[in-house]
Amino acid sequence: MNIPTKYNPKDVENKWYKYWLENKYFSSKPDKREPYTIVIPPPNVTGVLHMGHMLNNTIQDVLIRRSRMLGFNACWVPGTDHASIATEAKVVAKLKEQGINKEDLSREEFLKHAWEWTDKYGGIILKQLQKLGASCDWDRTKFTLEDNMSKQVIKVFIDLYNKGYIYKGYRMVNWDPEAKTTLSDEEVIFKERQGKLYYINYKIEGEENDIQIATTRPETILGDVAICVNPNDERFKHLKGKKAIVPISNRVIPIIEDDYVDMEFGTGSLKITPAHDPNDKVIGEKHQLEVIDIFNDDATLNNYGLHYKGKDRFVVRKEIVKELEELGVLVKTENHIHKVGTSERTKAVIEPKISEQWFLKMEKLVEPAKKAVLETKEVELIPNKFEATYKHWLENIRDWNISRQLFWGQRIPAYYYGDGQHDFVVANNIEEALILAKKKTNNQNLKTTELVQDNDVLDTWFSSWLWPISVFNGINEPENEEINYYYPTNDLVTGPDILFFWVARMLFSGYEFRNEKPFKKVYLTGIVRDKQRQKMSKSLGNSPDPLDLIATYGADGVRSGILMSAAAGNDLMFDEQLMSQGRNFANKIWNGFRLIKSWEVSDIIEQPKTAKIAIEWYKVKFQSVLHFVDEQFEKYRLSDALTAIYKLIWNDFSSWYLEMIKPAFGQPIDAVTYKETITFLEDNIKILHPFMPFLTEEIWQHIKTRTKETALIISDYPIKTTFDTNLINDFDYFSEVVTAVRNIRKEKNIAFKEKINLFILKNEDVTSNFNTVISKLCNISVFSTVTQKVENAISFRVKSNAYYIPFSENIDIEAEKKKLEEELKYTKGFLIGVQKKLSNERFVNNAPEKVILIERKKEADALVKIKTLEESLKTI
RNA sequence: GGGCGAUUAGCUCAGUUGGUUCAGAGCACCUCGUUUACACCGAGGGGGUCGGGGGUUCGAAUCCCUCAUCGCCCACCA
Repeated sequence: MNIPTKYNPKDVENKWYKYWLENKYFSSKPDKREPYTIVIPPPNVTGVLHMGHMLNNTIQDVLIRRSRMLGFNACWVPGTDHASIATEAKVVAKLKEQGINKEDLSREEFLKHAWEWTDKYGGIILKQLQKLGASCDWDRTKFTLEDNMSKQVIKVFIDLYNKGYIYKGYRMVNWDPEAKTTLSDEEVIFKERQGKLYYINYKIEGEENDIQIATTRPETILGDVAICVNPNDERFKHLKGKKAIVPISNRVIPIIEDDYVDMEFGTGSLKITPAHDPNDKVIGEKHQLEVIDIFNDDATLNNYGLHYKGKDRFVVRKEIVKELEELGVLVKTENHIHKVGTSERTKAVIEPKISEQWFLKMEKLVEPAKKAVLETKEVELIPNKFEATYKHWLENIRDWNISRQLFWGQRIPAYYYGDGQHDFVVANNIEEALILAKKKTNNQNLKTTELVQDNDVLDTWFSSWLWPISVFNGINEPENEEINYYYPTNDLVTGPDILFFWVARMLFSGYEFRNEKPFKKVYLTGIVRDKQRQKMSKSLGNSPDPLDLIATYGADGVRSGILMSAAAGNDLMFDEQLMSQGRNFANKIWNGFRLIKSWEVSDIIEQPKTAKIAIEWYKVKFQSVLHFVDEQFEKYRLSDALTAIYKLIWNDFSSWYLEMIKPAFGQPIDAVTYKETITFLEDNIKILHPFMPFLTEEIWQHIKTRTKETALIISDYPIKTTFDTNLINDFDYFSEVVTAVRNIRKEKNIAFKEKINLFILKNEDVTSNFNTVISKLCNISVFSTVTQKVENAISFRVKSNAYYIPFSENIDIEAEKKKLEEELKYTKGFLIGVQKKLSNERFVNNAPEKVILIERKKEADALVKIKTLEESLKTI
């Protein structure tokens, strides 16, 4: 047999992935079986694999592979997201490098570049997932901007518009001056920044005294339209009805009163700039103030900026402070920490801006989604600690701004006629729009050339919120076989950072368009962090390249390494050591397999007792772990499941079982034991396969005759049976004896090769099932029972039984005595503790029977042990 | 500012209804080891007043209160 001593993943992984693909094991079609479905959280089409994806997709693959083996029709739908703002930003940057400005391109020209970019880099990430072993049904790969998907998005838009859920409105929105588009509230990340609070004096018309205001944004004074004070503020009573003069622009603005103003903060008087602050806008509307927008789309100042026109807002802030200082109206400057909204994608500081946008009313959409998670629990969040956040968000949700001033995305299907701004119809295409417009205007002469489509595209999430439905074409054909079979899907695996962006919205759309949840369970993974607890990200440069890791440790090593410490919802501290642990584990299994394969099998020799008991025990042990693993999967505790399998294979199977049945060097193994051992090996790699698919399929290759129908990937998962736990307890006793003997060998420097004798003095009855195994593993020539203490022997105790190893050479009597005395002292102390408890009346009266019995047993055991120890000491 | 969660061995984390196996696992560490699958290994070992303080209870890592530290989510205080 020519099997290398080290498992070499490189040789193996490509081979098996190709084999799986060729045999279509990943593909799924509706059939009589029960489906098990996962839709992938579609990664950004031009993205590359990072550690978060690794974790996420490994979990999905484990769930899918296990379900496949359990007999479900497993379907994992892959795909990518067009990620409008992120991708568009990348394309814009790329074009800029080539000296092309987006502004100089028409929509069509820009989209041509964007598609070229997408075709070139798109889907790289999916290829990377294949390296990881992801068993997606690749024939189903979808892209959120492909025609059929877009068609469904538009259909949904029209539907919601006709239902009255979508409206166009002037609102204060989050403006990203870099991407020059609006963002939804969820795309704004508030960051704490050290800023300054500027105290500025405004002159009051016809008065000597000034009024002082405090602001963090002095550049916006050019857009001031009022000064506001609290009506209850005595300090400003005399200013009622007066007017103030804005420094620099010298505009005259009213002093108004509103109890919104906090008398305690700053100076107690507030300047009102409705165009650039959401609160000011509210006050402005209430008091019917004019709106002065001082910014261009890129956040440079416009005509209202006077001599600052064309300069950036942050430049102006510095310069205007200087000018105010020179004018002598800047009273003081204080440091001030405040939160600044930034763009999730471009990181630019968000500018609140009033503009006309499309909105989706959330009120009604939210209800079934709220109920499903919080009341009926038909959708479960795992871990459920996220329910509280979910609830809070839903209860405070505002209408969703769904329009984006971008090209890369589904263009809003609104067609304007008339003045091209106010009157519009919403339709699938321009032809349908024309029909509607004719009807609406009563003008049969209207032509398509007179219709102008809205320039905005839809928020990316407005397409991905349909994902679990649209990948099965469920919007276009709501009754098709696929959607009816696969929907609702089973598990969704994703990060908590997109709980609102995506998960909640899929619930909205699921109930709205299918009247049914999109998935049953949501497994929220943690965030992958480095050892300094920083989030791993490309921008920080602290993320290793997953493909490098796979090359170094093998896909199986990386998969199991990353899962080893990944409890649901808990952040994961990435440590490359885990990867090497995974690789070592693969190698351990490999060598166990090598050992078994190296044996010559004999039909003639009889099965030794040691092997017989080892087999009985391992069957039970395996079952107990199988049950445990099942329970862990039910609770989505994948890392506990994997750890249990790890320990089973490494400790129980390799260190104990194989050692117990191993024939003497050069000797053959009996056929019965061999056959059982192969079965155990098969079962081991079956339960391991979802975690380490490549290695296990490779080993399977060597122990099974392979046909298309008998690949490990589609084999049956081991079946649970009842089992006798007594044998496990017996084993624990046995292993304690073995460990004790090994200990003594080590202490006394007795080489393993040197045979020894072992005598047991029984104080309580224990199993003798494992006696032959003890002899084998401890290299014992005589193992028998005695009725009294053995002289000239080293002793140890397991439970209350004493064991003796006669030692021909000089025994260190003093050391032996000391050891016994220490053990005695400890046991006596233990006894006192137990007796104290038992003599406490309140304990005896209150504690349950079971607990008292346990304590009594402890007492009895300790008494016997003390007696044994004392006798040994007497005769020493 | 509001809410949620965490704090257990050097590190990463389990610990379900308070009571057996409750003080655990893996890794790391230390000692020994060329026994014949594997040094990506084997055998053995040390290591924690369960964040601090208080309380409830016969009994608390577990329940309650409080303080501290950290993390996350949400929120328009200029």
